Amino acid sequence: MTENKKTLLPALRPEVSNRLEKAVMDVFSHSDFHRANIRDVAKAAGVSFTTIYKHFGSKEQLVFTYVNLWLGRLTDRIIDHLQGIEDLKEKLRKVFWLQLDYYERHPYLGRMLFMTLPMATWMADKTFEQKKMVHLYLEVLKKGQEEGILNPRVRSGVLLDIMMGLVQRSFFMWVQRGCKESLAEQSNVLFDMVWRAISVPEKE
Amino acid sequence: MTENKKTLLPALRPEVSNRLEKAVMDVFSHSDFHRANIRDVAKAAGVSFTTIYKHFGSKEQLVFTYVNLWLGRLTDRIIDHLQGIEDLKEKLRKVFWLQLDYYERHPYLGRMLFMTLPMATWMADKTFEQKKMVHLYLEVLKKGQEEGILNPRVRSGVLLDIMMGLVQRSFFMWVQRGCKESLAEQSNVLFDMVWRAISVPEKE
Amino acid sequence: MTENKKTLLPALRPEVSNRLEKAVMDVFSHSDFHRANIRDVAKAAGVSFTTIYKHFGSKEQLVFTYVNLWLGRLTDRIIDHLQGIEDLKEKLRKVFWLQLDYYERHPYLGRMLFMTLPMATWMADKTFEQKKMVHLYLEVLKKGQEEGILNPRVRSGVLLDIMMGLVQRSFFMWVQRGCKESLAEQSNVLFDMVWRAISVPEKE
Amino acid sequence: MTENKKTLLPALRPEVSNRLEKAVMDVFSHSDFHRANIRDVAKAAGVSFTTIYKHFGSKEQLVFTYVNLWLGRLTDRIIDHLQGIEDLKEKLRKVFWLQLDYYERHPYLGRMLFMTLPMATWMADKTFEQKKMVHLYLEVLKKGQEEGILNPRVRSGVLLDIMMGLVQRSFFMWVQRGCKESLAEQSNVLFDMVWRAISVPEKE
DNA sequence: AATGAATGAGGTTTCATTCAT
DNA sequence: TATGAATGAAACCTCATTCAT
Repeated sequence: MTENKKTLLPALRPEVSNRLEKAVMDVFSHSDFHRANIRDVAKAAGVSFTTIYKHFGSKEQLVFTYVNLWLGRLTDRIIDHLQGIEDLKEKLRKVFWLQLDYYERHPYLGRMLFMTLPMATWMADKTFEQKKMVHLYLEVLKKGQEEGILNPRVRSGVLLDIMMGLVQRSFFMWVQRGCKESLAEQSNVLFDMVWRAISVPEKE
Repeated sequence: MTENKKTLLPALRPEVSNRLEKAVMDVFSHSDFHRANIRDVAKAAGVSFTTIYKHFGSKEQLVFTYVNLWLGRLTDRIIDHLQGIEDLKEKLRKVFWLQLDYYERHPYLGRMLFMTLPMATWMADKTFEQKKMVHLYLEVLKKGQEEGILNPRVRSGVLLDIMMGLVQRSFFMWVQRGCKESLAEQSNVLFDMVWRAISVPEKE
Repeated sequence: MTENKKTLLPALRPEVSNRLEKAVMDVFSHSDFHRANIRDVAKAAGVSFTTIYKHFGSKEQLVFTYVNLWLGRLTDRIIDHLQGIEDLKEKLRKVFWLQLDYYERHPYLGRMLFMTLPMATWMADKTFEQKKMVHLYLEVLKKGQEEGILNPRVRSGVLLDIMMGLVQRSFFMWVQRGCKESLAEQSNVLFDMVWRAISVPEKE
Repeated sequence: MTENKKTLLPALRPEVSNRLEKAVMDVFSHSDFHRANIRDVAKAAGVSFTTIYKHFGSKEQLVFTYVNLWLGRLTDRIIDHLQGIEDLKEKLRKVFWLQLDYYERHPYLGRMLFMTLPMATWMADKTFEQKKMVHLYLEVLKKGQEEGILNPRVRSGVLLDIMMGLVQRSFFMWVQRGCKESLAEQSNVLFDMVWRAISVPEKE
C-alpha cells in the first residue's frame, strides 16, 4: 500500500495530502465533474493551485488519483474482513455488505464513482484498484462455480455483474431518495436475492 | 407522444433536428461530457451554435433533451411489445431483452446514459421519460408481488433495481470488453438469474 | 493605409481599437515589457482579455501591432511633409525634425520602440513599417550621394545610422533627464552636426 | 576595482562565478529578457537557482550585475588605452574604436545592453559603470570645447550622444545584417564623420 | 551555504454562454 | 431567425520568487 501510495501520490506532505483529500471529496462529490473547479479545491485545501498541477497534471488525474486511493482502502478492508470466513455464501454476503456499508459511510466515493467520474477517460486510463478488487471477486466466484455451488453456465463475470450492478443501482437510488434509510441495513435482504440469482438452484 | 415531443424539441426544421440528433449522438457518446464541445456538434450538424442555444439553452439541456427523446422511443417500443403478453415472467423477460437489444443497437444512448451524462444535474432536473418507464415497470412488478409471484418482502423498487442494475452493468462491461459478443443474445441467461432473484421461491 | 490597417488589426470596432490603443500606450510604455501585463491592458481598455488574444495571439503581437501602427503614422506624416521640398538638406532637416517632434509628442512610442520592445523577437518578426521608413530615407540619401552632396565613401546605410542613432540616443537621454527641455527645439542644432557628418566637406 | 568587484559580485567561488558569467552571456544574449529563464542559467552554470537568488536577488539584478561587470572591463580597457595619447582627436578616435572593437569581440554584451536589457528598470536602478564611462568621456569632451576644438554651442552631452548613438546603431545594424563584415574595421570611416559633426568647422 | 518544493502571477487556450446585428 | 463576435471562466503551463530543510 505504501508502495502504491508513493506511485499514486508523489511526495506531498501527508498533512497537505489530507487536506487535499478532503477538498477533493467535497468539491467533486457535490457537483458534476465539469462544474467542479480546481481553484476551489486548491482554496479549500489551502494548497496552491500550481502545486496541484505539478503533482497531478490535470483535473481528471486529481480525481482519479483520489478515487483510486479510496477504492484501494475499500479493497484493503475487504481483504481484511474476508480472513477466517470459509463459507462461500458468507464470504459473498460479507463482501456485499462491506460495499454497501463503505459507500454509505463514504457517500462522496459512491457519488464520484457512480455519478461524476468522467467514465470514458477513467476506463481508458486507470482501473488499477478496481482491477484488483475485481480479481479478488472473480477468484472467489470461479471457485464457487467449480465447487458446483454457483451457476456454472455463465462467465464468472456475469455473477459479479449482478452483485456490482445491484450495489451501484442501490447506492444511486439511495442518493436519489435522499439517503434516508440505511443502505447497509438492507444488505441481507438484497444479498438473499443476489444469492438466489447466482447460486445453483437446490435440485435441478 | 407527439404532444410530448413538441415540448421536448422546440420548432426546429425536422431536417435540422435530424442532423442535430446525429451530431449529438456522435459527439457526446464518444467523449466525456466536459470534453465534448458544442461547436463540434454545431459544425457536425451544420447549424450555428447560437441556434442550438436558442433552442436548448445549455449544453446540458441539449444532451438531456435528446437522451429523453431516445429513452422515450425505448419506452414506446416497450409499451408496444408488451401488448398481448399476459404472463408476468414473459413480460419481464421481454422488457429485459428490449433494453439490452435497444442499447446494443443504439450504443450511443447507453454510453451517454451510463457513462457521460452529468448525473447530478440530470437527476435534479429531468427524469421525465425515465420516470415514465419506471412507472411502467413498477406497476407490473407490484402486480406480481400482489399475485404472490414476486418476492413481496421488498419494495418493488428493489426488484427493479436488480433488473436495471444488471442492464446497466452488463452494458458497461460489454463496452469495456469492446462490444464483441451480442448483448441481446445473453438476455435469456441473464434474465433467468434475475428471475430467480425476484420471484418467490418455489415452495416456501 | 486603410488597407494596411486591415491587415494589422482585424475587425475590431474602431471605438474598441481606440481604447485598446490607449491602454497599450499606457501600460507598455510605463514599464518593461515583462512587467506589463495583458490583464491590465484589457481592464484599462474595457475589452475582454479573450478578445485581445483572439485578435493578437500574444503579448508580443499586441505590442508589435500597435508600434507598427504608430510607426506607420509617423511614416505617413513624413511622406506628407516632404512634399514640395526640393533641397536635399532641407528634406533631411525636415525628416530629422519630424522624428524628434513625433517622439516628443508621442513619448510612449519612443519609450516602447527604444526601451521596452523585446528586440530579438521584434527584429525577427516584423519590421514592416520600419522597413518602409528606412527605404524612404535610403532613397533620398543615395540620391544625395549620387549628386555629390553626401559622403559617397560609405554605404548609404551608414549615413542613416548617424541620423537614427542620434534620434534614438537623444530621445533616450531626454527621457533619462526627465523630459524637461523640448526635444524638437534642439532639432536644428543637432541636425547641423549631423549634416556636417554626412555631407561632403566643402572643399576636399 | 577589486573593491568594486566585491560589491558587485558577492562571495561566489570564482569558479562558480565564471560558469555563471558564461551562462548569463549565453542565455540572456540569445533571447529577449522575458523569454530567458533563470533555471536555464542555473542549469548551464551548474548552480542551483536558489543560490543565484541568494546572491543576486532577482533576475534583473543578475543581468545588471554582469552587464556592469562587463562595462567595467570596457571602461578599464579604455582608461588603459588612453594613457599616453595627448591629441584630443586621437583620444576620441581611440575611444570610438575601443567600443566597436569591444562589442564586436563581446557581442553578447552589445546584445544585452542594446537589445534585451529591461531599460526602464535598468535606468532607474543602476548605471554605475555607465556613469563612470560617461564621466570619462564628458571630461574629455568638455576640455575639447574649452580649447575651441569641439563645437562649444551644445551641451557636451550632445557631442557624446552623437558618438554613442552611432556606436549603438552601428552595432544593432551589424547584428541585424548577420555580423558579417568587421565592425571595428569601419571605425575610422565612421569616426571621421563623427569628428566632422562634433569638431569646430575649420574656418568659421 | 545549497537545495528542491511550494507559491503566485500571469501567459496561453479553450469553451460555454451572451450580445448585437 | 440565424449568425459571428465578444465575454468570462477556468484549464493549462511556465516562471520568478520564496520557504523550509
